[in-house]
Formats: sequence, structure tokens, C-alpha cells
Amino acid sequence: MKLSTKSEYACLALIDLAEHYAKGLIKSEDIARRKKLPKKFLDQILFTLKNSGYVKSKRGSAGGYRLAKTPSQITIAEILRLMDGALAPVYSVSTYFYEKTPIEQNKKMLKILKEIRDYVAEKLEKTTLADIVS
Amino acid sequence: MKLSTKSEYACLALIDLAEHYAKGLIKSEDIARRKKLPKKFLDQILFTLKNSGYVKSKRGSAGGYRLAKTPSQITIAEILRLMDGALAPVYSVSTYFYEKTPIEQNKKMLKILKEIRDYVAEKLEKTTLADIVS
DNA sequence: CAAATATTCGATTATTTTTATAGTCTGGCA
DNA sequence: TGCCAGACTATAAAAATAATCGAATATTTG
Repeated sequence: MKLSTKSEYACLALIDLAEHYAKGLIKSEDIARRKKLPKKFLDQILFTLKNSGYVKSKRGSAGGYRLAKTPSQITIAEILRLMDGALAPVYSVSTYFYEKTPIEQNKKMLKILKEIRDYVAEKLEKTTLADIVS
Repeated sequence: MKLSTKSEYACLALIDLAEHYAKGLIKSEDIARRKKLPKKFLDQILFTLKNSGYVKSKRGSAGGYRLAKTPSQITIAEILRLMDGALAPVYSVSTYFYEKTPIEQNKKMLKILKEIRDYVAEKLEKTTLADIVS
């Protein structure tokens, strides 16, 4: 579970939207400036977040983005799974992205990796945007 | 901390050497066959392991590889760090591979990631080859 | 010594993933 | 109508990952 730049950006963007949750629509340009993210790349990420129902948007000169749910309804786990796939250290211990991998040959090693995946999944599933807004 | 194929192969190779620890020199071909690894890629991995002092080798028709230490002296953590780098989910919470990353902007998120890195590091640092031989 | 065998080690290639940019289109507001 | 901001697709640059090749060298055995 190494976070890609993309998932770091996605988290920061959602955090920004959570921080300005009361203000209505936020322009991607403002998010990019505040969080120091490349604007066009951010647009692409927001597009993905929109398609998956985490944010809503409005076009036009008074347009922008806002969260589609309250900050406490969005967990970090779902965002990372959307952007990076499995939280697990190997696919063979992933609950949602299971796939065979060579290490499956060793049951004891697999058990340890599974414990790691469970710790990470549980921790990130109970952490919501509301918990990390600054 | 998503394991690369390479680090899975490295673990399996070392496990194989640990399983045959008493038998002296083991040919890479035998490891490749037993653990179903691509021979040439495995050779490259064994070469890295040798340069870092985890295995010793001997050439020639009666050559092969053996562990340079006892199975209980080799931790999974060091092997993964050698092959993949940081165990941490982001470099900005890595102890041995620290580097700035965007998520550092949010202290609460960073704290959670740090807890994950600590759990993973502690767990893998106390797991040795001796613990996982089958 | 010669043949066979196994590691050495750099080079190279292939593939995938990651990161990012470009550009056109479309809807909304003044 | 004309600008503004998101919508969406395409594509490309860069980096990481995965794997292969092949000649060189060392060692054992016949």
C-alpha cells in the first residue's frame, strides 16, 4: 500500500473541499493554489471523484466543486481504493482486489501480510474526512 | 508498501534457502523450479542479495547459494527494504527513506500514515526467515 | 588438461504504471 | 453574445518494474 501521487492529491483535494464545506462551490483552481497541486491533473482527479459520486460539480463562471456527502461520510479507505486499488501489501491478501501472487506459496508469510492488510484497512475505513480536516 | 514481484521472489528464494539450510549449497535452478520463479530474474535477485550480504555463493559445477546468516538473523523488513525501499505508505513518514510529499500538508493524515508505517515496520522487523519456513 | 556446469554482471529490452499536458466541447451566467 | 469553468478524451513523457541475453569467469569432475 504505497500511495501514488494521485491518491495524495485526491486526499488533499477532498480535504480542501471539506475545509470549505460550508462555502458552497469551490473552483478547482482555488484548490490547486491552496494545496499546491497541478491544476490539470487535479481536474482529472476531480473528474474521477465525480464519476464515483464523491463530489458534485457545476459548470459556468459561478461553477466549481463540492462534496457529494458530508465529510464524515467519506472514508480515506474508499478514496485510496478508488485511486490506487488494493490497500493490501499484495493482491493475494486483498479482500476487494484478490488475485493470485507467488507469495501465496508460503502460508505463514501470507498470514503476516493478511494481518497488515487488516490493520491498514480497519484504520483507514474508520478515518473520515471529518477526522482529518485541519 | 505494495510488494513488487521482485521482493516476493526474493522472500521465496530466501525461504527456500532457509528450508534447505542444512544441505549446504543450493543451485538457483533448484530454487527456481521449486518456487516457480523465472531463473534469470532469480539470478539477478540472488546477485543483489549476495552483494548485500544475505547469501553467499560458490561457482562451478558443485556451486550454488546458501544463507550468509542463520534464518533467525534475517528479518523480512530488511529484505523488503533492500528490494522495494521504504515500508511506509508515503516517503514522508519513512524513517530510512524520508522525502517530502504533498500529504505532509495535513498533519492529522500524516499521523495516521505514521501509525501505519510503525505497525508494519515493527511487525516485519520482528519476523525472521526462521518464523516463516514451512 | 578438457568438458561441463554454475555463478557473475552489465547491457538491453519490454511492459506497465505513473504523472502530466493539450485541446476541444459544453453548459451557465452576466 | 461572450466569457468562464468544468467535461471529457486523447496522448505523451517519464519512471518503475519485470524479464531476458550473453559473454566471462570460476570450479569440479573425468
